[in-house]
Amino acid sequence: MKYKLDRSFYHRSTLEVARQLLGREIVHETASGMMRGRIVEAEAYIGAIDKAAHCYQNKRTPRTEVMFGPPGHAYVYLIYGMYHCFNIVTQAEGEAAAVLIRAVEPIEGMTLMANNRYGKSIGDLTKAQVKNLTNGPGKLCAAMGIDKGLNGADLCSGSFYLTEGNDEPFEMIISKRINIDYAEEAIDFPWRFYIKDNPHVSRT
DNA sequence: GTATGGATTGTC
DNA sequence: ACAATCCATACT
Repeated sequence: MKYKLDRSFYHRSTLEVARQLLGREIVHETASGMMRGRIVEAEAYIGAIDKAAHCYQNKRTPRTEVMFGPPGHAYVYLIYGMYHCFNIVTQAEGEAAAVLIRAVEPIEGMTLMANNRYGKSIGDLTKAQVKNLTNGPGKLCAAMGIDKGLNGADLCSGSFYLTEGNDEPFEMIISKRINIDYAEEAIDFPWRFYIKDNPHVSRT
């Protein structure tokens, strides 16, 4: 068994947590089975200074409330009325910030993921469908059964959590974040991190 | 109550 | 290039 990441892992600067999350695994144990995905892409959002963040200027609303709470909890929201995005709350309680998980590499439970995404077993997927299984924030949520029911969930206990990764080495790429055209100067913040040459990254 | 638009995805 | 789709938020 891999070691479950504890509260102290998340209780650090958001940029540090975002970098450290690469290569770690998201685990979701459901009634239908277990799914595991290796994080290959993540973005930092820091309310105090970041116009791209929902909690910019520490804007406290029912939706952003969980980001003001203690680190190591899930922030899950609905985007475009159709897709969910999974974030991990970071930093101390009272400091609104989170890391958006943008892509994972399927490790375990691919059949379940295929069923969640396409209603088909893994062997019946086209090559394109296999490639698109978890290579985006909305896609990985659909595949791994992550929805608003998990908003606020404590990732340090229960059946939805993160673990250490394997020893596979990788090179990290840093870039601007995706789809935040409205965020003015924050558009250029280099707060996106992904694993170089990994085929499950959303885009390069 | 009404209006606006999005940390996306799939299709055209 | 654009529609889908609905909730959170801001404003009246």
